[in-house]
Amino acid sequence: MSKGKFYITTPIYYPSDRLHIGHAYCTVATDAMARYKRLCGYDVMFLTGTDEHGQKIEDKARDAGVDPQTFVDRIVTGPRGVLDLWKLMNISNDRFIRTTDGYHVKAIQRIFRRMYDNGDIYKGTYKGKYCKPCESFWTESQLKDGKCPDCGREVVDAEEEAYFFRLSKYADRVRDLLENTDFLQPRSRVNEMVNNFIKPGLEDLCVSRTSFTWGIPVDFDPGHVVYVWIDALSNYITALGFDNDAYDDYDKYWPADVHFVGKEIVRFHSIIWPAMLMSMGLPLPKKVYGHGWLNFGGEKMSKSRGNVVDPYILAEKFGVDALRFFMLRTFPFGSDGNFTNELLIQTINTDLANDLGNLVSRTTAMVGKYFGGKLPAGCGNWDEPTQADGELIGLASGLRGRYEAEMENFQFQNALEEIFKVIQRANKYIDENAPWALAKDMDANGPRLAHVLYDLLETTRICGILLTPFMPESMAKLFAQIDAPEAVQTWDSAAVWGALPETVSPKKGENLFPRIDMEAAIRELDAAAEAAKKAALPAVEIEPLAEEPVDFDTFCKSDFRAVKVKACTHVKKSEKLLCFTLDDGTGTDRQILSGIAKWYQPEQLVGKTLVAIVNLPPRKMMGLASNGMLISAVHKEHGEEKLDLLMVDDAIPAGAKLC
RNA sequence: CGCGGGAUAGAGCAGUCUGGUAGCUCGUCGGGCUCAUAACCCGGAGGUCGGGGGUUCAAAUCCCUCUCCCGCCA
Repeated sequence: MSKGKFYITTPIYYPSDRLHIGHAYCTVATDAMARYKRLCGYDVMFLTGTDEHGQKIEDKARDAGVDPQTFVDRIVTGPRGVLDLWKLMNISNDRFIRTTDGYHVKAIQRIFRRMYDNGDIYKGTYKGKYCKPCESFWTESQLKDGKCPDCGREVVDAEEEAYFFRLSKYADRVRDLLENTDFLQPRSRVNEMVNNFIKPGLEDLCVSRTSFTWGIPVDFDPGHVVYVWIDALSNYITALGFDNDAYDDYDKYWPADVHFVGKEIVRFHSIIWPAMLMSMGLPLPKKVYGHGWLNFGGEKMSKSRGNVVDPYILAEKFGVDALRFFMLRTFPFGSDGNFTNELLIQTINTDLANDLGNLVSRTTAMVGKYFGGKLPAGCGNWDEPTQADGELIGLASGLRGRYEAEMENFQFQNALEEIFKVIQRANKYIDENAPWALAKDMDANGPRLAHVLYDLLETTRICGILLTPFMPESMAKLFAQIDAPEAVQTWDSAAVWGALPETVSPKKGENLFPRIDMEAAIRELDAAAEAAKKAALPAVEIEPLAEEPVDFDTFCKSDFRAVKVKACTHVKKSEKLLCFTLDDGTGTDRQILSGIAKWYQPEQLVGKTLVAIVNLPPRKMMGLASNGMLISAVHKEHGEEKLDLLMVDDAIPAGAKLC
């Protein structure tokens, strides 16, 4: 029965922060592929997980005041964490690996020792420049303007004892693999790898660190922890039970049929990973596919730009299936895509609501309206097919083949395009046959009308099957509405026209994909983005301390006094200014204007004891004289200015000098 | 000369590998229909495929060159 095994993986994501739409994109693509292969009859193993070690997480945990394990646990298993996100997105992974899992840790230690024992890992000294945020070592020549060539930030000198992997030894074999096989796809990424990394010469790779501790210890050399690559890349085999007892299906599933990875980590999957496997004498994965990135509004998504798209918000707002569909329908998988909210909503409205949802809706409604919800026997056969019949049936019957060809090349966009061509043809078919006209004379046209509706149901059934990997929940609803039994929801039946029993009882149900009000939705999303941006700003932000010293004499010239508020009023026509009448102890009232109306009501300040500098030159504002300045404490909260007047004990007499 | 990607109708994109009537979605204009989620169907307008040069009977597609944009991501 089974066509064999299919092992597919996502990268393991780095849980130093919440995941964004880019991670969801890769995972949804992998999920669609896994579901597609299951549908075809493969025994699928779909693995995803998290890469939880490294300095960055160690640092972030320290900043958060927790130990690293607690920190990653929060992001991975906590509310709205990684696991929750995949649950929400309906990800059908068979296994989830965390590099902090005990079995993985032990396996990595064994793998490290294997490579040490066979001479491919050796101890040396690492001298170089280290970029902390990137966790990258660079040679002097790699630096750009003396800074990290990746992120442009400062690097520091670093030298330490470290273990190295003899990557150089495998350079020729890896180059051959890239250039002369279809191991790395899309093909355009091959030149990138060869030109950038192999031609300049592959250097041995530093695979242990002593400068931080949050990692897997090298068991035969305390003080060293395994540095990211061996730890992270090996997940693809440790999760199958390689060098550990937690699982036992390495022999069954390895080598992987494809690793889906983002283009930023193609290098590691197409050079380092094969070299590691070569070193261990293990089979190589069949393919690595480097997909593109989702940009937002034409720019790369980044925390600092504040344009990171949260998949949680979108999925909750528009539906998981709509979001899954959009990502794979709109962007060619191998290239970068430009995500915009407008495009998302437009795609949902056009494809899902207008074309597909509406097709199901009008078809099922007509079966109800004209035949009381049940088509007559014989509706599947038609002796004299019209040209329209032939076109629709031909298109729908051949759909599975065209779809399969695209799916096998990971061209989700094209596979979906094929489906929607058929859906559009079906909508046209309704127009051509004008069922409402046929229904006017049921005696004469009843059989013909029944046939037309049957053809439409058949078309939606076939499209529904092929859309299931992309939108599992919605297609289940679709099958319920057209009353398709499970036996005709299969891959095999997708290639058979007429599989749907004639006697089904379709029922018009809820709209599968409600239309979205573009303007209102955009407004809400913008507001949500604004709020998120604000929340992402530091809770409390203070002005940096002044670097320039002030000499003591200058400071002493400033005359600060305790003053008591005798009266306080709004300055007419001014939004900001309050006018204070103050007792400064001299017996003569002092008037000071202060731009703090935003934070205080005048009446609440009367009687308070404040602090003012009284020997500033007088200044006129809004026509009123201000003789000095009231002292306030200022800071920012979530980007918003906050101000508190300095108030001192009321027991302090007016005019008391501050020094 | 660092590397890579891109420049195609008002907008967003496909087509470029494997030269041969320039296509899709949205928008726009006009028409049709009323089963349906103000949805669906048909038709029109709108492009010298970034500029220049070359190869060819023929170039968006191959070659050279220039300009501009984007990215270089643990």
